[in-house]
Amino acid sequence: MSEEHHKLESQRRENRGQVEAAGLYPYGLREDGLLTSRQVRDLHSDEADTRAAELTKAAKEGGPAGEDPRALVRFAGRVMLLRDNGKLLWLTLRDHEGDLQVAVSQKDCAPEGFALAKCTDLGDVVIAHGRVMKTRTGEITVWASALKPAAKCLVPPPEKHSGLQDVELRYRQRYVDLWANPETMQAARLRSRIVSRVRRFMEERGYLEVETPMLQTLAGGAAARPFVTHMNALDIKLFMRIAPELYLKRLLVGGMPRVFEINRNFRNEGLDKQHNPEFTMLEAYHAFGDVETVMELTEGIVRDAAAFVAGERAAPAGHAPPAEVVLPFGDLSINYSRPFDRVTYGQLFEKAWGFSMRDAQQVRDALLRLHPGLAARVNTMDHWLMVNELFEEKAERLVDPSRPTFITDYPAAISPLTRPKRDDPTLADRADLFIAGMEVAPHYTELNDPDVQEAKFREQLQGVSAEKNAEEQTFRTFDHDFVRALKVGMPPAGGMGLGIDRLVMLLTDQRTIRDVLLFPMMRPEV
RNA sequence: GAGGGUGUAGCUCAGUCGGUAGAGCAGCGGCCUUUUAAGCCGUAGGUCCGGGGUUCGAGUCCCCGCGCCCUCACCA
Repeated sequence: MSEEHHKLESQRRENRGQVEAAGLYPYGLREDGLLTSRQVRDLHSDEADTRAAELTKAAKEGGPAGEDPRALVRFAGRVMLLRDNGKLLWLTLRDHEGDLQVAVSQKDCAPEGFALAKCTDLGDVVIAHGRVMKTRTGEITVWASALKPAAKCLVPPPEKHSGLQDVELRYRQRYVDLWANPETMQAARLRSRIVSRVRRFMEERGYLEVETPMLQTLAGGAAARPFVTHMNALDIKLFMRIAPELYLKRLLVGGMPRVFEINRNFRNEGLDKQHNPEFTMLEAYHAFGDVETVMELTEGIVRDAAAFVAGERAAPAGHAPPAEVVLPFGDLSINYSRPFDRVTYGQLFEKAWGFSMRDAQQVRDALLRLHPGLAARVNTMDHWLMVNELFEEKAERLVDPSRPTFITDYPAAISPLTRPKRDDPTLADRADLFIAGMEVAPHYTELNDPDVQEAKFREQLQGVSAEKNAEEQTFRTFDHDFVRALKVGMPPAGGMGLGIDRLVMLLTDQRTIRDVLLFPMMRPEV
């Protein structure tokens, strides 16, 4: 079974044989009562060290042997550094919280433990039992009375000073990156705690967390290309969901007043710094609310999460928390304490182009100047499509990236699934939150008139068949059950979707989505 | 999709004008009971991403391909 191994691996296999030869099982056994490196550090006491020294001295002079006052601990970690002085070995072990030194001396450690230390390789996981003390040079150290194997590392570890630098290897072998580069572990833990914090924020405001299908017979709720799969038992085509929206709304129909889901969506599209094919979204619906209700919700979530991260950073205890929460993102300093800016789509448009988005003639002329090639089509093109073209060209960029900003009052024509404003049906009750140029969260007053919804579905289908894309036709389907649900009656509601990955990027100053995902999508290895 | 960068030992990286493939760390053999990237002595380690070309000679120059990173575009 064993083929040829790399030389360095073979040597490690031989060392594993030596562990067995010492009568130990290289892959370890259950160990209760383990402390983390931080807990061990906290248990150290200078006073205990002093008393221990006095006891030793007294014992030498023939006095009674007292109980060692220093804490006795069990600690497990991966061997990061190993200094072999012959009869005394120094091991630097690392766990998820940090590094801790362990000393294994021939005199004080059980013989199997000393033998183990002698054949340990960098990267092995070991368990140390011992007293917490401080060395002459002031380093908190576990002076081992026993050392046990927990796992053999057969693979040569990364270079000990620089860690694992190769970006591709870091993503592909996250299991190495996590222990070789402590920042990676920190980032992963911070993400987890941010998500947990967001969850608690929602729950405290009466939102019920639910889980809705990820395998769907129709991939609705957003305009995106889905992943297609097949279910054997029923012999049907299934789609990975692109959004949970239509299911969450069904729950409002059923009478749930406030619901949210934090989970994965799948979109069969390109990869870049802001897009991974599977990504995590918080989607929330608030019955008897509207777009304003959920804008306030998002602002609260983002501010709370930012304050949490800022608090984590201002680690030194005793310092008063800063009056304002300001977090860096690249060159930007983003202030999350101030009320988020608001600007209407129309205002931004006018600021960018110098005329109203309702001025059909000027819109057409400007678009022609921008894209002369469109001359033939410009007379038949929808006015609002042209407006949006111009908007994306110049207006979006006018938003100050360092100020979280809601863009409100989008044209209804480009927001097909949103309820038009009561006082101006050409505008939609929709607002998008932008931070640092990233679209972080859209907000809507949800459509709940079944007849309008049905018409929109139909319109969308026609829009697709009008284009030549036959493939799209196969997954843009009319969701009859959703219309049926609306016929039963869905209360008016506000809904929003917050990109969790992007939120974490912003709060943790990571420029690429891959650095906030533990296992980003990668091309398969050859 | 276009442009730029990059690929050398297990890891991190040098490699000049085209002239025998290098360092540090890790490894291996020794010595060492207070080290801190431990130290000292000795030693081994290469498909220079792949293929083709130019040349007496290619890690280096040229062409094709592949992976990864960055920028832009597209898609949403």
